[in-house]
Amino acid sequence: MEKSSMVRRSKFPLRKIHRATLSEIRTISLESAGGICYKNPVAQVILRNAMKYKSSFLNEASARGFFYQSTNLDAMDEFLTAKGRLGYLGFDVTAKSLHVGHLIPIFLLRLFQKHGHRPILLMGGGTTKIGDPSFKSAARPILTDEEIQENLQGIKSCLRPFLKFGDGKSEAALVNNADWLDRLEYVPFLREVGKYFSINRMIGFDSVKTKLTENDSLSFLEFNYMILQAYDFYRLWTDMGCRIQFGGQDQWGNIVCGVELIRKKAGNEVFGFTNPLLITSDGKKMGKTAAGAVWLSEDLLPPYDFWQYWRNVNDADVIKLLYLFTDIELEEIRRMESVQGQELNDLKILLANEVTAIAHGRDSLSAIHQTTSGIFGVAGGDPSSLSSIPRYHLERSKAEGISLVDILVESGECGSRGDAKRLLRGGGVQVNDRQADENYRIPETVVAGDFLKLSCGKKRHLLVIIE
RNA sequence: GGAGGGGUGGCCGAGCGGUCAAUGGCAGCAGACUGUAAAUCUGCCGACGAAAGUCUACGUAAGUUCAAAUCUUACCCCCUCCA
Repeated sequence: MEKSSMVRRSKFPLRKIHRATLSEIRTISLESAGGICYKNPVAQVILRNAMKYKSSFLNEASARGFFYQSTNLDAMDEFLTAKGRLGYLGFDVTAKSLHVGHLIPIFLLRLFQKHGHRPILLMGGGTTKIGDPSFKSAARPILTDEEIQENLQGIKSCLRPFLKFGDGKSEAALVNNADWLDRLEYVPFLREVGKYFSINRMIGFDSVKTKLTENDSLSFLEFNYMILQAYDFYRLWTDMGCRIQFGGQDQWGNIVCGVELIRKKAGNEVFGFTNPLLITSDGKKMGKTAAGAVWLSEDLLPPYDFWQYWRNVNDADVIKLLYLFTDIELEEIRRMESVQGQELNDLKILLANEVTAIAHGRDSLSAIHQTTSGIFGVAGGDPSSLSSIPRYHLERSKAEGISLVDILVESGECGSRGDAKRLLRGGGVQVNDRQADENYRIPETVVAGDFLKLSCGKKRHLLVIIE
């Protein structure tokens, strides 16, 4: 099945699809998305080499793997040959930080800016009150205004390292759709905008269809999300002259709605551009780990852990991620593609360094490197270099006779005493790189100022400081 | 409003009076092997307890029973069909 779709694709070049006129817009199924962009080497080549555009932005965006599908590609390409174009991307404000899953569109906008265009970041202060139902199995919880405000601030600060904000021609702008959505009046809105939407068409969108066929409920509230997102595009076009909307491939239906609304209502052509969803080579959504999402905010995830996330990506993903999330030149990455086996570790370090430098500043790297070599380098490395791992302070007087179980629980490394005991019994705990058991007691010889390196498995570490 | 189906541990999904802290799968944790990768294999995977064991859990609340996730009743929520 994989194979046949591969053949079919190559006979039916992607360009054809993208060249389709608006009325012929068609979605590519979700399964084939992974195929086209990552798993299928033939398609990968098509994406990287076969596409040559007039605009430098599209050339680089597609070469790096940001391009999934678009409306009228030729016209958009032509449009982008001039500098200073506006393109927007909407964010839900359901959490107070963005995570690694948001990085594709963020880096896409970064590229947009690099090529002299102006990214607009649309905060969904209004639409978050509704919740995007696309492909989601459960309805979003409805947030209060205060929560939304708080999230909005958090997201803003997440974005700052990636883009240059300001009023210049290619400087990013930030807008909030609550500014217009909150003021909408129902009947006038229905008359001016609602009449352009066909329910027949809307229920045909994959995003809606999956909800309907899987017997999930789709409330009228959620159903309207699409219409409001389309209206956002309309507003940004009339108010600012924005003619491109970016988004993940799951946003395709919503984006097309906006493109169509503007065409029907104003007779003008605007463009939609989607990026592929980021799937790791083992088929998981990027950015989800045991501990939860890989947050961009330093408050939720220390730069050290952020770095480690990239350091530990799958072999098969390294090159792809270098293209997407670093500023390293295309040619240079192309030369790295042949690297195999253990040497990939060097590329992972390069990847981790570059992404972390962008997200947290290059200054953050030296402490991370010190800690890393302290933990993973020569055994018995100087623990004072372990500046980036969590600390647990223990008074000398209490140190006597305290069990590891207590330390593990109190420091938060383990969720319960049982959890800590299981870990110990499984041989997963080391003190100063030596396996410890349940009977371990802190040696009587320790004095204030000493420290112990407590490890849970190979990757979770805690510095116990005696005071 | 009527008829039917359903709500089980992070998720999926068995169980349908005692042998159920609840089969199985996924996810997760640890160990082995490695390269801080993947794959594979092994162990663990509610809380407390050194252990025996105790407690808390199968939508909520009452009840029947020596005994309930399993039966009864009421309520809440979800889905389907009809009006």
